[in-house]
Amino acid sequence: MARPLSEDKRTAILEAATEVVAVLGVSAPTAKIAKGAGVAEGTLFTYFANKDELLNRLYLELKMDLRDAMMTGYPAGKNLIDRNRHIWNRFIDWGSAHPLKRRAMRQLAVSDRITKESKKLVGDAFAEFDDMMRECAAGGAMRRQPPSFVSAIMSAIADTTMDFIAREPAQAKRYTKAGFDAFWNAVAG
Amino acid sequence: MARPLSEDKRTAILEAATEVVAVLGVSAPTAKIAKGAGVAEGTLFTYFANKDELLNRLYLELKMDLRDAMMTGYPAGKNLIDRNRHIWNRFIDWGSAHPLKRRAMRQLAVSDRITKESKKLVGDAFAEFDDMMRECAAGGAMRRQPPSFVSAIMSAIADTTMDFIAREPAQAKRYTKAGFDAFWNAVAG
DNA sequence: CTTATGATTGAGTAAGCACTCATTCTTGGA
DNA sequence: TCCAAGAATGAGTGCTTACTCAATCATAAG
Repeated sequence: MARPLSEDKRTAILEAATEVVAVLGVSAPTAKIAKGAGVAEGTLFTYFANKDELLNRLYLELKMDLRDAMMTGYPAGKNLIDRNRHIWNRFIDWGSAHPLKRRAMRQLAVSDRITKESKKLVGDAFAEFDDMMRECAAGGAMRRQPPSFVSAIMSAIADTTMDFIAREPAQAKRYTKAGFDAFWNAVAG
Repeated sequence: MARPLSEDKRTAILEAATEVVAVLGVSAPTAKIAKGAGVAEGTLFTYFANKDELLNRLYLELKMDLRDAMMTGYPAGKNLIDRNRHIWNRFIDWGSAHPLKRRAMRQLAVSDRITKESKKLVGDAFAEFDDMMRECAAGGAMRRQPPSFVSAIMSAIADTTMDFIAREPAQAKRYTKAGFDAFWNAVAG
């Protein structure tokens, strides 16, 4: 009966937040986010109750975006190393293609404004990767460690790899391969 | 001819800053840091020209503290893997023993307030580790990667290991060993 | 077309921030 | 003992911030 909320505005706000948070950190002013999204400052607060809710939503959206990117084209039928290589390549490609998303995600991850609930939701969404890691580690040195430890190590090595690719884009191919080898040796070796 | 600056106050400010930054991030108010150090707010600014200088100094002190911890008792005469295990164990022990220092360091590392100069100073101070990594990687899959990449991977795996130890202190021994194995397989394997 | 609903706006508000500065101590040297 | 230099203090200052709200405008239902 009244003007409906616009999904476009909502995503515009989240996209603007990605950029501003990537550059200025979580202390980025809501005024700049609103301006970046092309809406008035008050509008931001009709889509998100407060800044914390916006940051938590953004964190979730970014993580889900990454998750989807990692899963598109997943070669379910192939063998273990090929499936892992696929996940790895998608991960690295996503980070290289979206440096601002990655920066924003990092800022959010270390801030104290992301709730335990948000982190749990993300953990659940990535649970299937833990299963894959269990399989990877089954015969290697990580045999007796929890899968979450193994996948955290994968993330850590991937993050490092993306940092180096960001600094030396010309070496992207080489670092992508070297990072995967490091991961594979660490986990399955 | 006047009251001298007190080294005790300077370190008290840095220690208070460690705690407050660890908990509140780099946006921690100088008022709280001063209060934690037991000095007036104005005093903080006679020891550090402004907040950015304080944060950069803190970053340097924390990194040097870590560096010293990693090097104490270094077994220069022993073989490669034992020397690396020593470094690794010292690294993990330092992180486990000083969770606030680690948290503060992380907050500072991802903030945009640490200058390129500070990061370069740290890089230089850790240069000897890169030499060690060159040696480690000489025969492994990382043979053709820059030593800084190898040592960044070590840092990343160590960080992950410390995160898990912080969550499950009872498993510290197991994670410390598993983390080292992962690193050694990744780099030298 | 009319109208009730509620989305949109941006100036306004109160709180919080880094940093200042007049004043009050402490100190080492004469 | 006395004094000049300058460290220590904390209320004050100007700026930034998250969030509000009265007014305006766009929409869907009748």
